[in-house]
Amino acid sequence: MSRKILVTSALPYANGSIHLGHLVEYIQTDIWVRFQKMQGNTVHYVCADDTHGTPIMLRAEKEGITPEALIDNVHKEHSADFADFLVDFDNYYSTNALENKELSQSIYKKLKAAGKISTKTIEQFYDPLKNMFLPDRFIKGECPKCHAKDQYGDSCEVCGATYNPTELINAYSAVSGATPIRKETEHYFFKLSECEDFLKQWTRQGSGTDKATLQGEAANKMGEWFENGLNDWDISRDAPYFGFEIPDAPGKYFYVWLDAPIGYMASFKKLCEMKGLDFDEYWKQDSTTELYHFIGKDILYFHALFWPATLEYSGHRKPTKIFAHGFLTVNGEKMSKSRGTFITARSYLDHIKNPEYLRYYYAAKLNSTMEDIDLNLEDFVARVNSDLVGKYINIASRTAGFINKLFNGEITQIDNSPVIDEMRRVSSLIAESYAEREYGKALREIMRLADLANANIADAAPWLKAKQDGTDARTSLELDCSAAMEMFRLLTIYLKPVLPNLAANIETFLNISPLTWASVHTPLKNGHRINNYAHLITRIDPKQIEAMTEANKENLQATPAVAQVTSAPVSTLPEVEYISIDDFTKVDLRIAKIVNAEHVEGAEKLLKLTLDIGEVQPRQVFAGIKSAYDPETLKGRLTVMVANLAPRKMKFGLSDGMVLAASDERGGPFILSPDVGAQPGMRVK
RNA sequence: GGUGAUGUAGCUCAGCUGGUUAGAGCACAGGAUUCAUAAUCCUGGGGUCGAGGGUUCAAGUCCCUCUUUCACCA
Repeated sequence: MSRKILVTSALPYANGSIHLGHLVEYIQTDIWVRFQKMQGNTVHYVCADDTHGTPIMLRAEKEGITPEALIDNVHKEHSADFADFLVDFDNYYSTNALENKELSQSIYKKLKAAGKISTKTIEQFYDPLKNMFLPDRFIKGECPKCHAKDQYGDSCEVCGATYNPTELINAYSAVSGATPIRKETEHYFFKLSECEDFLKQWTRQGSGTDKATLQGEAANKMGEWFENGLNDWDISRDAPYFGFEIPDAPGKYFYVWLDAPIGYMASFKKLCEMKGLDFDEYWKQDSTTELYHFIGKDILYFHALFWPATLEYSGHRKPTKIFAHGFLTVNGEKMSKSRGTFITARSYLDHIKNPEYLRYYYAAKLNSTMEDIDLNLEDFVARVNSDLVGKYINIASRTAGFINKLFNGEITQIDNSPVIDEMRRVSSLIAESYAEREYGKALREIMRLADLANANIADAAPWLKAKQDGTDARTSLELDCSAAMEMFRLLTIYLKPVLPNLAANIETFLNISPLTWASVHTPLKNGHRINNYAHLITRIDPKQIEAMTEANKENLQATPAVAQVTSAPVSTLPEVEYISIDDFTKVDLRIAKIVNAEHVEGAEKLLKLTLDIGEVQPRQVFAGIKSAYDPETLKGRLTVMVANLAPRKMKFGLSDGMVLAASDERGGPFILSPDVGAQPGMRVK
């Protein structure tokens, strides 16, 4: 029976770009959703921008636009980022939507009717110039412990001390610079203290079984909070505030964290309108559908306490489970702007292009715990290149040619391959790992299978059979390669949740309809015709990583560095003799692929290069770069050559062109590299 | 400071309720192979499992102390 499942990822705040840290969660969720859909379950995956609060309001003001315009821009940016990372929401909405306003207000009214709302007069910091109350983050001053200047109101970034804003020395408003004053105001509270019994029960529900609402570690964390006792939750903020006004409370707005999770419902409500689904079936008290929230461990508090309590006392169903994950570190450390490891989604796409590499790497690292995961950039390159290109894609790459060339692209169905049997046998094991969010475990198993496939091919040695005569060898070759295709197909099923685009390309190559999990049992049949094999993915060049981190390095000395450059006197350059554009175009510069590089016997400085610039015959060029380059490292690289230099006969042979390289007394020679995307034969102009 | 998690080969990680000489991938070394984008296959070196103490016939696995890193403290 098909399950009905509603899945959410946490709502990203509409105050900044999506970065690689955010993507851990969206990729984790998307893989799970795609997996569940492949299982034949009915799954709805919704999310939205979290758009309310003081930071949004102030930023919009700073940019001279309305908050609505700001969140609209950000929504477009976020949507594009997610789409490009193949995060396939069924609806990506905004918390600043009519549905959310109505739901927030109606839930509030129900909480009030249930007696869970109270009011209390509290004292808060107030900016007398801006005429607004200030969140702690917007109060700065001197740290009371170490006396570092300009620290935030909650903690010191220098010594790590935590304190109250009242303890700051010479506090000032980060908004206007004014000295904040203390001012009384009435706030609305959700009486969380009265929800303790319910929450204790809910957070421990099914504890230790596969029905547990929370992971074990998360439940422990809850226990800690219960020990401290639950305080009532302040859910109101005073105008001016960008958000929803509280019914019958003029000038009072819902705190952003009240309407944010309700945004899950609102996004789904919109989806229901679009698709004709039954909203209440998913949210009513006794719903039999499943509801899962993927979140970061930092917002467990909101999702495991406030949110279920809010749902409970407003007459809704509670989440089936909360899935919390850890944070991302890059190269073992917190993401850092100065190290260039604070990488935005867009920057990754600009440099690495292929989102599926990151999806694969994250999947390889993800498990069901709240442990942090590390993006080690060297490991990332090694792992993706080796696992995806070297192992997995290689299976098709090394065998498809035979089928196309020798057998007209036709497959023979394989019924008696131990390797294929093994691959089918572990299907449920892999499925279980995906379902439990043990993606690392799933991928380890899948790569084990890929190893089996390659060993199997090595054992069969089809390239030997291709050279033999006779029908026996031919038949055997056909079976070997068909088996390899079936193995490749099975691996593609298993990897599809992680690599949806690649899987779609492979479906086209194999000429089959979209794979589901059930496709495990429908092998390629006799006479099935596959298409010609074309390269499916390329390796990552470590240089792309380098370029990416360089581009993300926030140069802390940016201003002086720029000043130095601009102040460098141009007159120190030698008197130039200008050439016309026509003179320049006489030089035919081409992107060249170094297909071969080797030492030249008897030559002290030269390497012999074979360069592909898209011509029928590759060029032979001698280059004086032996002192700086090992020929092995040059092979496969792209560089730039002068293609129309008159051929010159040298002692060691004809040199048909010239490779460009830079050098002076500071070092060299350094050959040139084009940016990613350049192809052999492209003209440089 | 308190609490929760974490520390296993150069790198990234597996090691279930304690049970044979601690595993994998990558990297490295040697060999094989040339179908494949130098990819693949075989073999090998490499770890006092953060440190110390304890329980046990037996501990990476349980307990205590210390320590590393991360997070949370509303």
